[in-house]
Amino acid sequence: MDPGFDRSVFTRPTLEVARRLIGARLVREAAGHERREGRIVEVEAYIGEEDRASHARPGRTARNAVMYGPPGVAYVYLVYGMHDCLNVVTEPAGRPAAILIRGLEPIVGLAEMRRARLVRELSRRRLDETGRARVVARIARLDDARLAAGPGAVAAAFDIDRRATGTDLCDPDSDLRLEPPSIGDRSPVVRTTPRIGIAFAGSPWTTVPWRFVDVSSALHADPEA
DNA sequence: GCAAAGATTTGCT
DNA sequence: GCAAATCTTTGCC
Repeated sequence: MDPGFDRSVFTRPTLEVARRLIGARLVREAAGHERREGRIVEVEAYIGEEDRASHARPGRTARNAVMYGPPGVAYVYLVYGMHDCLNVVTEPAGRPAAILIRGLEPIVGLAEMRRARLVRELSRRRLDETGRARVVARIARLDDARLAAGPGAVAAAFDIDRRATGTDLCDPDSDLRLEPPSIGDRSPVVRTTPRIGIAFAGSPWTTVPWRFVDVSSALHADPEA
């Protein structure tokens, strides 16, 4: 049996948890699918109702309720009407906070990830034969390292959607879960930056360095990372 | 009840 | 480098 992720970690301050998640593994074992495993290389923290970039900013609602619950649980939302995004709830119950998983380095089940990306892309859009062929070609060409680059791509590659909200990511029996880094994994080189796509939030939320990146990963080999 | 905007990705200008 | 695709959630009338 796999070890599972120590739940007590998630009650720690969210910024500390975010740093510790870099290098951890996300594991997917869905019935009828090849096992998928990725190394977390990019995350963002969203902390409290005071964080104007967080989904908790309006206070407790039907959508964000799970952020107020126990830590170590999945919160998955739909953004821009099309992309699902996976978060891990943090902080003790009652205080709404979560960490958005923005990027994975694919480790196991790359063919399954590529297939999942293709299936989701084809089902999401109405395409004629030419458009369909174009999508098939694009997904086939996609670099292995980019199969789970970006929060929408993480969810697509791992077959995650809003139904996964509430999943206990610390349970070793969960078909979607977190695991600590494997023995022999390289140590991540963590750099912080401001968060992405939250210009609407205003000061100081647009500039707080709450994005955590492993700059030694292939995903972030580019200077832009 | 309706209007507006969003924790993104892709493709084309 | 910009805009489209797409639909849920929230805020206001």
